[in-house]
Amino acid sequence: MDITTPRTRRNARIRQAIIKSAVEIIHHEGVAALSIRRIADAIDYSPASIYEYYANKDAILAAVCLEGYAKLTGALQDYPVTADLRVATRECGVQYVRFALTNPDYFLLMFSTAGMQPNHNIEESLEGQLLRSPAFMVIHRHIHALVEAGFCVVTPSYGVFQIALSAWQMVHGIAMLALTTQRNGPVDYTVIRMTLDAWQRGFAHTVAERYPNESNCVKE
Amino acid sequence: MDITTPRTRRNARIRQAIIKSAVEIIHHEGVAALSIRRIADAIDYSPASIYEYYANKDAILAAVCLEGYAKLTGALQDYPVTADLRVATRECGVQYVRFALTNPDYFLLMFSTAGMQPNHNIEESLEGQLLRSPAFMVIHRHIHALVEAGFCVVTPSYGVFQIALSAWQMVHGIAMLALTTQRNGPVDYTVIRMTLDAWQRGFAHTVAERYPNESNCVKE
DNA sequence: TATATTTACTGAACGTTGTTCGGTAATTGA
DNA sequence: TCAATTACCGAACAACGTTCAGTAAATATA
Repeated sequence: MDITTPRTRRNARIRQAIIKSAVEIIHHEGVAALSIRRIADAIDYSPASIYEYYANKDAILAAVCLEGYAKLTGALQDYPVTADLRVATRECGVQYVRFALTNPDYFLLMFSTAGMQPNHNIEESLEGQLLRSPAFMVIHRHIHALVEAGFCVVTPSYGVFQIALSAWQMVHGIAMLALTTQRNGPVDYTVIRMTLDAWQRGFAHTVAERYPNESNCVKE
Repeated sequence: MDITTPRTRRNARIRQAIIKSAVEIIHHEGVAALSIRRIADAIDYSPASIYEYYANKDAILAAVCLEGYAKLTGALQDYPVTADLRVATRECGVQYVRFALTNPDYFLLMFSTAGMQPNHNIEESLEGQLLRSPAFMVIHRHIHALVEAGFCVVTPSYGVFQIALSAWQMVHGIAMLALTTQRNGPVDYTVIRMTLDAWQRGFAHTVAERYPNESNCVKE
């Protein structure tokens, strides 16, 4: 039996139209200008009808974010294969920052509100969730290749996953600060590349607890 | 002539009460629960009266953020003087993350909305603005000490300011991702310390353009 | 001290928001 | 063809930020 009945297809098309117009409103007028009535206007429906397709506004925003994660994943891979693995990894990070600066409202929506991350299964482990996140896996594969090639050194307590998470944290910090505190200033990609090179250099040797005597001097 | 007339003092006290109740509402019920009417209720005024003291809600949020920056600055310095400059710098970063995790709604308000940063003079240079930011200067002084002691190497194009900015970006990324995507997961400060140690190691040697031939292979 | 003027404060209202609900039109399955 | 389900809408609700005319209080002036 075919699940794609005419009704189902129509339903999917309208749901898609809702998300599409939401994305356009956010892109052209910012996330603050997005409202149910605005979307309803754009797709020639009444505001009440929107609730036939999405439970509430948050559900729409969550769907918009899902599209954003897919776009981000694509952007991270939008770089030609390079001989030097370190350059490829670094340029992946540059792409992350570039995506954020190209879609500021989009990016801030995805990573500002605490309530709309994909797969927020409170039970599953963080590692398991991230390893099923396509965007994170792009980073993860880069780090894995670096480790394989000997450019990164892993330890039992700090493996590929931790290094990949650290890479994400680094580029995410660059992107977020550029969009908020430093939103007016110019963005120098040369400086960003130097920063990412320095980051890589930090993982070129063993990640050990360098100062074991003072490592736990502050109680958690 | 004394500017603190009774009227002025009363005015300041009420302004302070508005901000105080706003902070409490945010802390206990989240930033979404904050409204003018809610504040007015808390301090026994009518909603309209609030506008006698603050132009609008954004002005109140900006004032709340200003307090947040001061608290953050204090938190960054809340660590005993240590013999090892590298430990001191790292623990300053740990304090940054700890502040974010202790005051999640506060921190997200300060660094999520693009519109409420202090001193957002669109004319002044980014460096000039940051060098007048007390919180950033705490980081800056740590990096300066590291450079003086020879633990960090600067170059003409990547000086103390750039390294300090990179440090901020690193801890900011850790904090933001912990508050959004990884908000459900546990936070391991040992892993964070290893990450910050690796970051420091990256700046222990000259920050040069390691791959000059491929550095500009993507057009900006 | 009595009066004029500025300030402090409020109730009521406006426009907008997300959301719900009863009722009607359209589509579907028998 | 007809009953049942679905799609859609108008109207309304509560809550929001904000404004404004009007009143009470505090201050400055005489």
